[in-house]
Amino acid sequence: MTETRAEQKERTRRAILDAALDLTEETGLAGLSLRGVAKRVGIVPTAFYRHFDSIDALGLALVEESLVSLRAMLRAVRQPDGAHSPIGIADTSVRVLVEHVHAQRAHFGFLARERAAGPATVRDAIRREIELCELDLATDLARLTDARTWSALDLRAASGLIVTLMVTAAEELVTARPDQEETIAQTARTRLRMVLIGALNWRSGPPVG
Amino acid sequence: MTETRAEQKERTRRAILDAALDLTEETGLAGLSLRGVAKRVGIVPTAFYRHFDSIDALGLALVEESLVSLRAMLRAVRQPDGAHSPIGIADTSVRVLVEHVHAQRAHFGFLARERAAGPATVRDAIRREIELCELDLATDLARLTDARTWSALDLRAASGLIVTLMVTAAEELVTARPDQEETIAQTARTRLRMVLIGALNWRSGPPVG
DNA sequence: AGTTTCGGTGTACGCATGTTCACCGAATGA
DNA sequence: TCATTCGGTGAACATGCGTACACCGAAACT
Repeated sequence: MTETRAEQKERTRRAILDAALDLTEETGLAGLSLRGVAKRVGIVPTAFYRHFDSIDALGLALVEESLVSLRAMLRAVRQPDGAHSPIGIADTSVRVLVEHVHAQRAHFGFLARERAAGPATVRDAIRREIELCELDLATDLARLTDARTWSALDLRAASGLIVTLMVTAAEELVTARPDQEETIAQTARTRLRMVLIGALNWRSGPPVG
Repeated sequence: MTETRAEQKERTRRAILDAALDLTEETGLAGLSLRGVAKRVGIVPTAFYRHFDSIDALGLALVEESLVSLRAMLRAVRQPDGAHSPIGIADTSVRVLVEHVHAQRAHFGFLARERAAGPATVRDAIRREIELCELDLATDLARLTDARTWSALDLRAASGLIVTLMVTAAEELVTARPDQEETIAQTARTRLRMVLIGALNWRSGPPVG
């Protein structure tokens, strides 16, 4: 015997999750059908219940493992690694983003779709996670800026701007063909640099009005 | 008689479209059900066919009238009106955006959701419209910038950044409670100013590395 | 006044959905 | 070797779906 029963079971469970992620791409989480994933996996519909209690439980599992991928990326982005100039941090952040989205494309695609159009509870869970990221970034920025020219609202505006930029880059990456990845990364780097230049000159550069 | 038959018919048609926009908020366009719409409107399911050929025709109508609202807003944003400084243009652009999203909240909510998670054809139609907007903005920017320091890719990066910022503001507006509108508008203005400052100092300001 | 138009009704059909139940057969443990 | 566990099977259910059809009654037209 080359495969124990537990391994086989785990393989089927994984196949169900992958099939569901795949199908969700076209129908959304709400339109996911038990019979559809069963057919795709190659099992009879009822066999599904050997792995999940219900269709909702499947959805919950998808949300959870996608959020795990998201958190893993955020952790990696915040990992300091040598270069410490703003531009250096920006470039490595974009690189880490691209790598993670590439490696877990299905998860990030799922998050992008359900963030905007998923069931209310899912939508809120994803948005909460991203908002936490904005808050973290705002506190990071607070340490790097002058409190006399940076109000709390300014900090929130800047961190939200950067996070939005990153989320957009991720959405573009999951939508695009592989050969467009480099262009998207390049564009994201340029955007991030523009925003950083704007932030560094915030109320300290020449008048712009 | 206080209401002609044609008026009554138009009223029912409008009620169907409004009910559909409402229901779509929770289920997405793909999850829209004829019977659900009929129940909400207060007619029997089959009466629906006096107004639309099929459920798909309803979806098409929703997409079309939402895109009309989007184009109306874009036209209004590009309407020159007095103040011509970058900051002035930015502020009035945000104001126009807020007004239009407020007046057609259902349409912009629909566009935000279906852009990310709708059927492929709908998704593509909405994205094409937004990309056209980016291209227009890029040509506008081209006239305002120095070709020696601004490459074509830089122009695309900047216009995409601004459009993303506006789309995000619109998404926040349709999600938020009415009393949060002013805060969101304020934040959007700040973000737009930051980006403009970044753009104005692009490769002409002090070194930032 | 008589006829036509037409928005709304009620019934019916075929199909897909989530979930349940009793059952089978092979891997597992004693 | 025998008993048990358990992933997968097939039939059945109630429900919801989109759509077609014949029909009704009042507004609209002649």
